[in-house]
Amino acid sequence: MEQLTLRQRQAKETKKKIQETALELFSKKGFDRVTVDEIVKKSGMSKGSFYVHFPSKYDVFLEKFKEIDDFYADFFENLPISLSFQEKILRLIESQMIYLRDELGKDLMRTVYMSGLTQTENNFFTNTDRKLYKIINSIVLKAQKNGEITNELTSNEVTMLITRCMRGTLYDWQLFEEGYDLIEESRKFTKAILGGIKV
Amino acid sequence: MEQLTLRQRQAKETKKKIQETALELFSKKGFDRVTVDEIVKKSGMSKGSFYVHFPSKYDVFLEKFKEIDDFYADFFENLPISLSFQEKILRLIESQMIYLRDELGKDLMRTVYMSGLTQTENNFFTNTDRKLYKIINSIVLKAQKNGEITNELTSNEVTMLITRCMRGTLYDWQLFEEGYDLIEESRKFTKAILGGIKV
DNA sequence: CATAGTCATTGACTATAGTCATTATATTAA
DNA sequence: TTAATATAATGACTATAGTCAATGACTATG
Repeated sequence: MEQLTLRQRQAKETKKKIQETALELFSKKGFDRVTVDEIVKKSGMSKGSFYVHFPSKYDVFLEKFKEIDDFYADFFENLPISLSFQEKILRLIESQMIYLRDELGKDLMRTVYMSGLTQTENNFFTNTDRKLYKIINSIVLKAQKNGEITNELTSNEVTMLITRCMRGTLYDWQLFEEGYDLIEESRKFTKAILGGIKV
Repeated sequence: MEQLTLRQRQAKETKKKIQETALELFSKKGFDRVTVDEIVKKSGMSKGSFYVHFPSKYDVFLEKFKEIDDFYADFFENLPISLSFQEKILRLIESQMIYLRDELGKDLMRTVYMSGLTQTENNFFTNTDRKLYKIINSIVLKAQKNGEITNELTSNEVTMLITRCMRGTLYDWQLFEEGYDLIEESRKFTKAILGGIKV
């Protein structure tokens, strides 16, 4: 991230313009009702340009999903160290779900879950480096040392179960149109899982 | 299903021919590498015909998925009534996963999960009438009467948690390319959930 | 400051899922 | 048997995501 040349600044500007226009249209009409042609026309750019900056229509949306890492970082910094394992996980999951529901939205999450089924490489889930995974793993490790949860599973296995529990809850959010309370459902599911990994 | 007229028999034949050709091509080349044009050309039918018999390319595949109901019926009939709740659920999930892995295959399951995100109506998941849901619900109800599992959740809630657990496991199967042992992962996840809903 | 090279940009083009008005064929009624 | 009706089949057409060879504006070098 040195000094950018004029060209690089222009390219960055182009990308930004495309993304802003796209996100605006997505939120107004819904992802599926917006075409790439519409995006490039409205943003005054060309289709070729679109695909130089974004590998697919999904990716414009997905890029916004990356912001969630800031949320995680923020959450972890403000997490009281003294809480029990169960309390930490429940808080993490609850605030994450609220964030997903209110900040990112269902439509974006659908594309995230679609891309998980489509692009087998480079989707956000498989990248176990992502902040969420690290945070949960560190909480799990500490809880195992304290003897709060079972040692029959490795910390990675436990972390995987917890994140899988989130994915299941979020997938079902897409599945069941109405009467699905994301926060409530995630709490129920998480509690069940936590009950099963206690010592 | 009375006596079929000639026309109806012909139509049925057309549909069958299209589906057989499609399934053969899917299994040879993979769902994404087969085009509808290719299917109709090889089966000697027309594109219009394809869409008369199947609402979308997914649905050819999805129709095969319905066979799973026979598997469930079969399983339930042969389930010893004397087993514990935990044992019943573990057996159900294990044999289901083996069936999905070996009989239906990963590629078909991917389209099932895709269609769950795409078509919000009439996908197999939301139809809680499906046999799986009924079977689990009846097992849960009995276990709640016996006092084997908690009464803090309704039988519908418990059933939902258990099926969600399956969906989470199957979604992750798509997500993590290699080194993901579907049977083993489903057992771990199920055990954790079951541990959490015990009395 | 001229010139070669780089790389962002372009839009016509391709690939493919899905549509629909038309045609062909079987069924029913007379 | 013939005419009217119903429905299965057709394939040219549309919509839209994604490609790629050509263009020319910027950059680095002498």
